[in-house]
Amino acid sequence: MPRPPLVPPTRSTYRHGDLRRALLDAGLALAREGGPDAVTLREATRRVGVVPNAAYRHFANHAQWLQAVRAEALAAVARSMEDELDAVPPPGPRTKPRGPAAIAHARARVRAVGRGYLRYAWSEPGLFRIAFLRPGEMAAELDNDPAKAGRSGLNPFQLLGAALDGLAAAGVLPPARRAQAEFIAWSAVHGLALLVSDGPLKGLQREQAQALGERLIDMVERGL
Amino acid sequence: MPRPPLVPPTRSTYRHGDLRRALLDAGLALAREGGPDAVTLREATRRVGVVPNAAYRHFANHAQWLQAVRAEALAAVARSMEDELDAVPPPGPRTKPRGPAAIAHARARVRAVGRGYLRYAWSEPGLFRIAFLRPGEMAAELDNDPAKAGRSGLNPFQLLGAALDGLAAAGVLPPARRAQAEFIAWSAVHGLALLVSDGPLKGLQREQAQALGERLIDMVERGL
DNA sequence: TGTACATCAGTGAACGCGCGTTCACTGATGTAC
DNA sequence: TGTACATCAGTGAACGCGCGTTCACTGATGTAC
Repeated sequence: MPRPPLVPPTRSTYRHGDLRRALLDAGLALAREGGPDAVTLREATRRVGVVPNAAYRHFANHAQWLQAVRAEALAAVARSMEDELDAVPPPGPRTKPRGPAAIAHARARVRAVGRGYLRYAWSEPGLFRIAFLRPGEMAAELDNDPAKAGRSGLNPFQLLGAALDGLAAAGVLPPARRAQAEFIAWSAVHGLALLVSDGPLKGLQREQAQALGERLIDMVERGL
Repeated sequence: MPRPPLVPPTRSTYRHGDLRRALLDAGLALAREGGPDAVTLREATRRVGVVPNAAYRHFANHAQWLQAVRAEALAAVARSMEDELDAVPPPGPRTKPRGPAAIAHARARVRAVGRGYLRYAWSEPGLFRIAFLRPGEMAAELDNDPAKAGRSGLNPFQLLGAALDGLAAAGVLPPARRAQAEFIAWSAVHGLALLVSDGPLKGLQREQAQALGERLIDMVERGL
């Protein structure tokens, strides 16, 4: 495939300005378009209009750059989840902590978390895949790196945990079942995210996929 | 990393004998050891002790070879599921079609299917990953290619479908919920398979992973 | 049963590609006096 | 306010690597007579 005619490196200044930022953006764009394999330093520098080795002023090597790109993708997942959480109407001021309204609210938050995750996976499959790349380089998904967090300062895994805590606080999720519940819930939603975004269910209509998503979330809620 | 000292191509005959088969085996070995990225034609021919282009007598190109390797990996998944199915005690000869024993049996079969899938994903993560490779090349997971099937002639997806049919026949799964149920169940199990085999839960002890697996399958059964 | 010949599986050499990465450099920027 | 100089971001050229793939070849096998 012939390389598309690139915009020539239109840059009046010798210095770039913010090459680091530009390389991260280029990395995200590459992931969006072609998934993890497309995220190469050479193509990123090409797009930014800079010589390949210029990247080494800002990143020690390819792996470190990739890591930074992944962190941003992960933060975007978190933001998508937060968007859904924000759409959940807050509980009334006098809601009893374990009353039906509190329970409904906690449930709605868990659903929102799952929905936000799925929404991101389907609207940005390439970025989603790079966010959850194979773990040779992944090490800890669960650390506290702020680069992986959304507006709330929590990363996707922590957002799920918080939602489940809410369910436990409302008395719906008995403590014995609370333990490790994030792994169970995460698994279910993650699987569907992959099958539809990048797997055998790729062809599915958006609507059908969403319906499947709601059914799956139902199952998680009921089954947890 | 220096290439390990390969066994020199010990081959007395000029012809190889069954190069096609040997290349498939080498591909499977490469996937087992290094996952999808490690599955290269050059390394496979190197291992088999043959010149790189010899492969082109048996496969049109890299993609076609990879496809064949994937089909075999998929068949191995199916066999793992069948192994678990075989371990389910058959129902007594006079079991009523919708009686409690039939229900228990149908349930056990669904569980076995999930367990076999998880077992394979954890014992052979590299092969599992290549079996469910990204779908640019994947096209139809759900086709009837016998190369993807196990002893029963069914591929993993079809095995799951059959188990769910059994659940429906026993009257546990109402028809409205039977539709698309394979996607829901598959998602849940697939997600856990990935998270534990190759994802952030990789570090988990085998025992803990199995316990999670059982909990997840519980959830699916209850939630479907 | 023996020989001529067609078939075809594997060889040998080479190609072009894109990648990550290193080296010595040069031009722009900002700071000290 | 002006100049000398250190800093450092980007340049230019090149490296070695492993990959898939092509080409013309040669040696072994099996079939027709």
